[in-house]
Amino acid sequence: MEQGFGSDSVPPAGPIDKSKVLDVKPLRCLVPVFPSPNGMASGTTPQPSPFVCVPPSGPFPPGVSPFYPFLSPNESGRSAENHDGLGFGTPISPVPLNSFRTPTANGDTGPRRPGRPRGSNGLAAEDDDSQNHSDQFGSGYSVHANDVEDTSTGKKRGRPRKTRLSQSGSGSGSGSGNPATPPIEVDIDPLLNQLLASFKLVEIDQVKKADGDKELAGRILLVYDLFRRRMTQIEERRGETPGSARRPDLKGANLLMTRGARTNQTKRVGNVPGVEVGDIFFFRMELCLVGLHAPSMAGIDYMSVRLTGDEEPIAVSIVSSGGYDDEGDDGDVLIYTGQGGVQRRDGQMFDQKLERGNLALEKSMHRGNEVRVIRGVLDVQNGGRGKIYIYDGLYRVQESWAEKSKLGNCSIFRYKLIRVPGQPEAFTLWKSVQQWREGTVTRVGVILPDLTSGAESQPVCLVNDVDDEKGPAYFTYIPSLKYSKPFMKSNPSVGCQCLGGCQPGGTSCPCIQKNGGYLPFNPLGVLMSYKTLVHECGSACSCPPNCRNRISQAGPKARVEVFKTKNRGWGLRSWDPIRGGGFVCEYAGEVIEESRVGEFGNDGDDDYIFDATRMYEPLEAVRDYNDESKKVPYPLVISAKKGGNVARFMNHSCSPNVFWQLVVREINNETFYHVAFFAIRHIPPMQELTFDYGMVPPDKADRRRKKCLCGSLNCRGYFY
DNA sequence: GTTGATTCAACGGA
DNA sequence: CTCCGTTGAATCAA
Repeated sequence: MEQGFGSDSVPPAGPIDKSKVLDVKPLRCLVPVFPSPNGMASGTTPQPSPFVCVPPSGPFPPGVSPFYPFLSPNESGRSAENHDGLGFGTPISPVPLNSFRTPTANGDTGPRRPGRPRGSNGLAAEDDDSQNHSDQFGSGYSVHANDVEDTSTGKKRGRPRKTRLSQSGSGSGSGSGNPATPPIEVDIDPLLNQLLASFKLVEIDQVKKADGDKELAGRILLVYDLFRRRMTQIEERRGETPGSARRPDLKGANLLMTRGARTNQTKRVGNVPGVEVGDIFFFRMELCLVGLHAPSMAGIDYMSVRLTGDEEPIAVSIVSSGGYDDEGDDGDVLIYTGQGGVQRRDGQMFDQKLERGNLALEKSMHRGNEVRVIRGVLDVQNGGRGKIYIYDGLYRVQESWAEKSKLGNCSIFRYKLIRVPGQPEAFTLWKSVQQWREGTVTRVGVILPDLTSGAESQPVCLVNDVDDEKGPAYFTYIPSLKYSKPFMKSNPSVGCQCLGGCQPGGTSCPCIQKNGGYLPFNPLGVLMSYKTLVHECGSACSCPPNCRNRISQAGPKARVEVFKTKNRGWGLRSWDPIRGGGFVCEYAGEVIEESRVGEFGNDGDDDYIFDATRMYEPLEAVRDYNDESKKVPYPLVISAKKGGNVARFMNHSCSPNVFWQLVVREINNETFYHVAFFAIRHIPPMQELTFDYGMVPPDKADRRRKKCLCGSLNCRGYFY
């Protein structure tokens, strides 16, 4: 098998003798074992290194026992909140939702999702709104947002709201290339209901709504992101948008908020429970949902406080994102411009007034209270369109003054804010990454500038700023999955003719049809929703390599690096921020035939196994609720011990930030399955990337296992 | 309670 | 690629 990797192999000699540098005991998710009197390490061979690979397969200490939260009905209800920060421990109804309506106008036969018996959608009938939707033709979403709960009366009113995406009735608008697109009416309410129910966000009690925690904030942000992505995908499929902008970001957040799926609603000075310094956001509404910054557009958030009888406003948070001419490149200092002074309509300018946010900042300066600062930066991966918001922690207003604006010569207020010392790095880290990329500063601990030897389109740094270890054990870098033989011959299937790349709304594109009528990815490479199987374009397709339906075959999009962790061997992290659903990499390696799985996974000494047959809860939690096909675990087992890509360095965590998705591609009429990793949530730069290695079935629980060091509150205690 | 004004969005299109 | 116009939603203040 080794020969198969020859062409890609790292040469044993070079400027650096990698065969020596890399010839170190592999340390992937290892247990640090120190000499101990209680004999915990008695079964292991003594090693000169303090770190050795120990499968703690022996008898467990008292109190530690294996548990399978999603297999044991007795246990499953004990405390859903305890499982993991994202509620993946929550059992999910396997019943998917039929949220589609049959085309209502013209009676034409538009694109339909294959494999779906029409007319037998008993599921939709379970929904009380399955009737009387014919009047909902209009422009875009029809939101019937009725009250969720009137807190004063405590009773609910009205029927459940209906929210639809419906194509406008403009029959003339057939300018795009899909004239046959029928009216698509999608009721997204069931989708939202399902999401809210799955993540236990249906009835958030008033206490939690007022003051949250990390676990709740994480669930809310996750549901928002999943819902928003799905709405975007549905929106896209509608084809042309007759009105102009649709705003799934606003609509989605509004729906969550009116249903009470929000937290930290009470304004406060200082940090907000559940949001950590360095956390990133991609929409202003995300800041609202978790109570970090309440206004949907305004830059200054403030509240009234009573000070010796008088009530006065003080600022609690500000967003600095380029709307005004701020100066904040110094890192820990920010010169912030007051609000107002420009007429948004016509751009006319006038003097700013000492009122609202400006007055609040002034008062905050005198009072000396902490002010949260969110810094917005342009999303370079998105071509400068869109912004990323970084929570940069607490600042204090040091001084303020008025000056004349460059444009219009109007009076504006300025506030100098100083960052409170002792907080984790956030915005300055972004600046450091930028300098690494430019090469203007040298990083400490760099062992190799590119461990892939050019095999990937971007270099992958190997760094150790923790100890003296010079690198992981020798392996061959291969960027993709190697099959010794194809898993199956498929019937020749048609490729697409999308010369410019597959585009949403292209009803004639067979690749879109294979994916249930939707393109699975957005232009940024974001997986719009988890699916049992994603069909990417293959060799029979006419689309170019940068087609948006070829995401996982294009290699990592973010610039990742392999680094030495403090206590878990080598790990993987990214210089770039990765948004929720964003593609990370595929799992490269050697496909292990089923008959040989045992020798690798069970008795063998292979720490680099990926096993799709294990049980993975996160996949259920983020799955596509419209995907009605049965989830059939594909028996794909991969070893990356001898050869692999960056994915082999991803550690296990019981609260992971990455999940995997099965992807299929057809090359020369042969079917190949791949495993692609995507971000569960937004991941700030330099945060370790982890996924859940999965649970082995109880009958195979005698596999060797390792003590888990993920450190999450919901840690299972071990992994395989 | 309602309404209007204010506001460092987020798009798509030109 | 930058500019421009359109459509927005939370909150506050009246």
